[in-house]
Amino acid sequence: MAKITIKDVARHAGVQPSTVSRAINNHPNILPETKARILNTIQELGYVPDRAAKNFRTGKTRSISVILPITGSDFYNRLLNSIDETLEEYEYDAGVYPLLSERRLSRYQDPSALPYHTDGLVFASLNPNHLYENLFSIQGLPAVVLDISTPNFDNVTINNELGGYLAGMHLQERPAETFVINVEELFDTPFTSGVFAQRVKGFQKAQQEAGLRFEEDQLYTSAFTMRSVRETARLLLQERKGKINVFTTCDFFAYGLIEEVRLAGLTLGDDVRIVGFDDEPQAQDLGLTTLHQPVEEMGHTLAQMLMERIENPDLPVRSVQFEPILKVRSTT
Amino acid sequence: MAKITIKDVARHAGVQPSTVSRAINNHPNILPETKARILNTIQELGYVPDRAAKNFRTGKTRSISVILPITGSDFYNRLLNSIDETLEEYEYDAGVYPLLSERRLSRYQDPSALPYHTDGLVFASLNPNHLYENLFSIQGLPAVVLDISTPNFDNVTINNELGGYLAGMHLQERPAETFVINVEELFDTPFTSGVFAQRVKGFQKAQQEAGLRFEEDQLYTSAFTMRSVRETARLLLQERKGKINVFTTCDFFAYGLIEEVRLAGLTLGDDVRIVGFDDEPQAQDLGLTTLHQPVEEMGHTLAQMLMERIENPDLPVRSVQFEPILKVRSTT
DNA sequence: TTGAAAGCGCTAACAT
DNA sequence: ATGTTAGCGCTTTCAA
Repeated sequence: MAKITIKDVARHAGVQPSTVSRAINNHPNILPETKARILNTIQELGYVPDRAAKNFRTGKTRSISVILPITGSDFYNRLLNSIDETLEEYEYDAGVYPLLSERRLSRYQDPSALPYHTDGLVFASLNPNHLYENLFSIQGLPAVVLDISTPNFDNVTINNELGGYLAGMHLQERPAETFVINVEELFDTPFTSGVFAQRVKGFQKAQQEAGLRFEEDQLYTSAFTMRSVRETARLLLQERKGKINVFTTCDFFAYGLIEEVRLAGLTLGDDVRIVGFDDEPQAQDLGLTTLHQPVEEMGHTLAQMLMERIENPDLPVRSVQFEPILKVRSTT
Repeated sequence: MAKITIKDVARHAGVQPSTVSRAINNHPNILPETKARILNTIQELGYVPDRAAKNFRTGKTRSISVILPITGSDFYNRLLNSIDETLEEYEYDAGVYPLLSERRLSRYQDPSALPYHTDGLVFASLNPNHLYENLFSIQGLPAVVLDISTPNFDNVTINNELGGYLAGMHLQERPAETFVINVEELFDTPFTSGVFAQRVKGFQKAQQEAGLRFEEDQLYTSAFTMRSVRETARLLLQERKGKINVFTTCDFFAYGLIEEVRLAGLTLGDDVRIVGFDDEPQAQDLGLTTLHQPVEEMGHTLAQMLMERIENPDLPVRSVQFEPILKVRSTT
């Protein structure tokens, strides 16, 4: 059986292809009864518009690509969900492109790669200026960036420095030896968003303002695996002298620390006070004091900005910053 | 500035559009020097082929869609990576479509939804026969299924029952009261792949063959959150009488159990022996005995099958099953 | 309100 | 080996 096209529908409904097109695209100038008849015929024949033809003809795909580091955190799931929600209002769809390997990254240097075959791009925690050997790949494609303040792209960020500052201020309520567990940030990779460094910077600022010291020996680093986190936490707990305060630059690090605190027979919220960052669902389960990010608002704003830029590419570059909120729970 | 098309390149290089097309598509019948000249011109002009036009003209997108439940586990990352690897040989690309919400699922009922605008589909741990109100959405689109043996689609599975059986046999080496922690499987959702039930079934078989009892009171269930896992593990440990054997139907459950074993001051591998399932990186870190899945081979096979079916849609339905391998470590 | 016709950019069959 | 030409399915002017 041959493919059913708009011509077949037209013939069966006794109209011209252009009228069928008007019927399926909610064009105003069409008689309701004509439209109804055509829609009926479409049902009968099981006609499905050829998206490739439509994309080609209109020069629009009504879809965008979300490019992100390896996926799966609660943060990215919520982000994608909220982007989806906003896109739906515009009848747009999103495809997800996790940068899981070097191979993928190098393939995406090619401007005709799949992700760029859409009307716009979201870069989540990724800096397009570092991702590409040159920006030719995404020439003229509307793009918005999450987590990184770029001068040449619309961007949505959270005030990470303020988050670190709030963590610092809060921990100062109970004076004690103070530590930070941060991620081992690799320099000069396309995956360096800089958010963690900003969190530490804000924390440092709070310490300085209070006349408290913050030296290298107070800063521990860990890789992004539970094993590494546990080792780091164990080391930190061994080297402590009395009661301590710890700021972990993400909740994930706090989980490992909490385990080690329990294993060491210490009391959470007293011997060891902890502030995390992200407010993942598990943070609430564990009673972890942490900095909440308004992920949904960020996603909505991001998607909204992209839609606006697709509609009007000449808009000036916009930058929106959200503020984290300290959620005080039982670990402090 | 107007868009640069194949015509512009042709004019600049002093050839016809069809020759340019031959140059960029590695057509055999073209003089190497002509090809070189054209490729030069393309560089100069910064010509990028219009993918929409090409898709339209050829009726192929040279891309596939991977549809999966919420992403992020090590399993899915490795799977996507291995699919990518195989696709590269065919010069195909993959877009990822996580089913993060009910909204997405219902949007994807529409045959003209974004994921179907490709040459083929991979369903990972998802049964297309349950996903769709009717299969019209994916009419005629080549599709392969991971984790579920479907009569109407090519599929790649792992012998989960054998995995459970091996776990059971292995734990029997040290006679003790025996338990299983399984996921609370929700019935009749599109997300029910049935793999967990099969693991339990295989375990049960091992028990029966050895003349050992396996009753309801030995089966614990947990939700897929660390909180729930911990609670379940605590309950199990409280109710035990002496030394015990535990089969957790995924590694994630074993992590929580291991923590609770430590907290309770019990000895792993003696008081409590554990076998997990999946062999995630953390399993190795923790010394967890577990069932290894050959994820990469599965991904390669899946992608290979899909490419073959795209090339030849009339192939009979094929089914490939892999076998899990027991990795014995220190928890048993 | 509907019809007629052109054409988006590319590839492929056929001609040379 | 290259040129010529038709046309993929759709939307969008323009005309009626």
